Amino acid sequence: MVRLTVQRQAILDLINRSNQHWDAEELARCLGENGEQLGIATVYRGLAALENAGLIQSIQLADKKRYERADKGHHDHLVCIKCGDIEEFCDNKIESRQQQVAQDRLFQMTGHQLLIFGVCQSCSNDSQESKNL
Amino acid sequence: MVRLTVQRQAILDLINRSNQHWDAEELARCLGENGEQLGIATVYRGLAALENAGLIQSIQLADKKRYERADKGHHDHLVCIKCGDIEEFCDNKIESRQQQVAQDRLFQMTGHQLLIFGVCQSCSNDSQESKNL
DNA sequence: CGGAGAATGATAACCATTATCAATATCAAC
DNA sequence: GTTGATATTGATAATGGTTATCATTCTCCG
Ligand SMILES: [Mn+2]
Ligand SMILES: [Mn+2]
Ligand SMILES: [Zn+2]
Ligand SMILES: [Zn+2]
Repeated sequence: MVRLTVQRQAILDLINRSNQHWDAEELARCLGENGEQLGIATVYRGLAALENAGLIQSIQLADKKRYERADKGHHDHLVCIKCGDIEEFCDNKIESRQQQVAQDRLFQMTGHQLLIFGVCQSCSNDSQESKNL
Repeated sequence: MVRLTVQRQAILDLINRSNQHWDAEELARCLGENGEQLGIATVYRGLAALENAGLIQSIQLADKKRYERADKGHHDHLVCIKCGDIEEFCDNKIESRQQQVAQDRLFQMTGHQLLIFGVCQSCSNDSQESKNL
């Protein structure tokens, strides 16, 4: 059981009341702007503790870890290589095929992460416009 | 077109003649032990250049990037959380569902990475044995 | 040959994250 | 409420993978 200190509660509340994928820095900055200033180390530790407890979840991007609400349940992500935007999806066929792949190899799956990279709709509209100048 | 210098050729040869997922450090060390000593910055730059040219491919793990032969074509990975071992697989159903997911969202997919985490067969055997002491 | 441009290598810088450690906070038992 | 064991905080140092810098060297082409 996590000790829900005021600091951790502040982190959890902010994440729960938003729909973003936060990194530690952004979270610390946003909390600071709202009068809840906490040390960056505390943010990192709090995030780890909350994730351990299953109260939040995370995705590991190339450069940093990003945290989001856990109440949405598991899903995977589309990451725009132009603007960094992150969209979500969950495909049951993909999920079950993964189970199958692991089972076939006697591999005890504990988790997975699927990232789809590309250009989001709004970014591909933008580049279409600039072509038509 | 990549300039295939002796340093880059050495990197490429080592990767092509093995079946591992190398990180930059391992590669530099192994090359050094075989009389092909090159600066670590050169290794990083060489790997990036070779990957750009499509001569090698990589996977981004949480802590570091790992490189492997490109002639195996695209595939995804099972990563053992006990021993770090990396197994490979390719599932056409998963691949095509990904295309579909992206298409449905008007997301122009350029690539993806699927990592399945868990305990490999040999590690789960090991922990079974230790239970039977 | 001569010179523009690219690559190399030693090393500094970067940046996300973790470790350290003294100061506080928390909680249970008295 | 006081006390003490234990956990958390926060400032800051350290870590580790990777990139930037820059002087030197290589390569290619005219
Ligand atoms: Mn998400
Ligand atoms: Mn592979
Ligand atoms: Zn975008
Ligand atoms: Zn293993």
